[in-house]
Amino acid sequence: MSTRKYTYDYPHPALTSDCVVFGFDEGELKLLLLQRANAPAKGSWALPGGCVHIKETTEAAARRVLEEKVGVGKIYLEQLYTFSEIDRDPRERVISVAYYALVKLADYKVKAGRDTENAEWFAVSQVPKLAFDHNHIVKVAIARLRGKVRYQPVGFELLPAKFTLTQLQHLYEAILGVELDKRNFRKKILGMGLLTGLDEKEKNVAHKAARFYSFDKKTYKELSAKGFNFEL
Amino acid sequence: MSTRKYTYDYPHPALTSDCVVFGFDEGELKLLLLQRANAPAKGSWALPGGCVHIKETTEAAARRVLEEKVGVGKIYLEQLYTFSEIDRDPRERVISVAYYALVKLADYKVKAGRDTENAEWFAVSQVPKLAFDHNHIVKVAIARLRGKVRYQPVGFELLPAKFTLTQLQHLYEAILGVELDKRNFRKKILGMGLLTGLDEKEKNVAHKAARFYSFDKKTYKELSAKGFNFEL
DNA sequence: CCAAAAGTGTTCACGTTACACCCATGT
DNA sequence: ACATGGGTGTAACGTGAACACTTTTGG
Repeated sequence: MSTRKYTYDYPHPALTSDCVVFGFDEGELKLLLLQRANAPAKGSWALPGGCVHIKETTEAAARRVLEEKVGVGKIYLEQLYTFSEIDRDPRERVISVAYYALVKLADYKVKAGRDTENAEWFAVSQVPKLAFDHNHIVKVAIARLRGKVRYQPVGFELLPAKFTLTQLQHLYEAILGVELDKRNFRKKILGMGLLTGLDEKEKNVAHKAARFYSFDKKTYKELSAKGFNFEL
Repeated sequence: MSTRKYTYDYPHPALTSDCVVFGFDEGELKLLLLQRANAPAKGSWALPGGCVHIKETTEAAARRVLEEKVGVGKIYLEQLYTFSEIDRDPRERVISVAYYALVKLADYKVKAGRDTENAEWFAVSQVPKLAFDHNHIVKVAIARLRGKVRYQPVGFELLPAKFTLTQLQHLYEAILGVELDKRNFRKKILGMGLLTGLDEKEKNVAHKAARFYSFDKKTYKELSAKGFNFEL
């Protein structure tokens, strides 16, 4: 046990980190689920998660879990919320500090599921019944992502380094659940000056090849230091 | 100890709830601090907080702490962030699920400090050096409140049930740290149709008496169910 | 009558929205 | 040649910003 001193000598709840891992593929927002190999809820789908070690921050635990179970490292990760309902885990009192991650799905498509647990990407509209309170966590994560994406340039974390404006627009449409006007979208996003047009185009498409762009993170940091606010 | 079964048989970090309690008074945004009566950091100012009991959610713990130490009940409370840096408490590993509270300061002014600990309201611009990582928590809370106040009608939680438009404007100015135009502010806030003008005015003021208004929560809920979004 | 804050409209600039056609490429 | 998505500009509209004077009240 940990050393118990001073005022904190009473039973502590267990602590875990669970992750909602978002990806974007085929015009759909997806998230990564694992099929549980052990009791409880053996066989049902659940969020990747694991216990927080005694010498580890909750974020470090989340990153470790993602590397161990999913094989993704160095990704965008942000704390979502801490879930502490008494009966959220049937075994004992377990509090979960949930994170959400944004991954460039194309990069990780192959690696997922390397562990003993079965891994699969589900469209957010087709998430099955999950173990514990994980459906609730997913709901909170989606709501958060919806809010975030409108005033922070996090969408780019879900796309490859080089992307077309149509891909970007579809991403926003999938997350926000609305249709956007092509010309207005381009005007606005290009007007911010955060995208660098590349001298490279799509290949092997049965229509006019679209230009690739990349997100200019450096410029964004400079601008936001000067009070610039990304929006929609 | 709690029953340890299945996979979670390892030392658990201790868990506390800390609260950043905001109030508004004399045109300033304030927060409530307690002077610690015990080691560690005895004598220094800190956020109200305490341990999460084994049969209690973190939010329930926060509410309990606020009632016990500050004597405030039934207030606006929202989870802020979970702080889990390894060395944030010198005693042992303690993870804190922080909340922020908004109180109608006028109602609680007298009660604060009823416990053995010394309690005081500090203007956010004059917060002293606090115990543990509490200065950091306060920073995060202020940033969150700034963001929240612009697109959710939480400002009303800081004002009495009846308030003048000037009070409301000063509140926004204090939180956002900007000056607002009186006419534009009134136009916008009244245009939302969320304020009910009362047949009551200020008394004993050495100038034209201002009309009181109240926030119409019911209408707000109806409108936001229909897709209305409060903004600025 | 003076000081102090309440209350009230209009104009102008800018940003948002709505909208349709031609172009490049692979089959 | 045709199907598919890429790429582009303008006009109407509405929202946000700037701005000054009269009114009420207590001292």
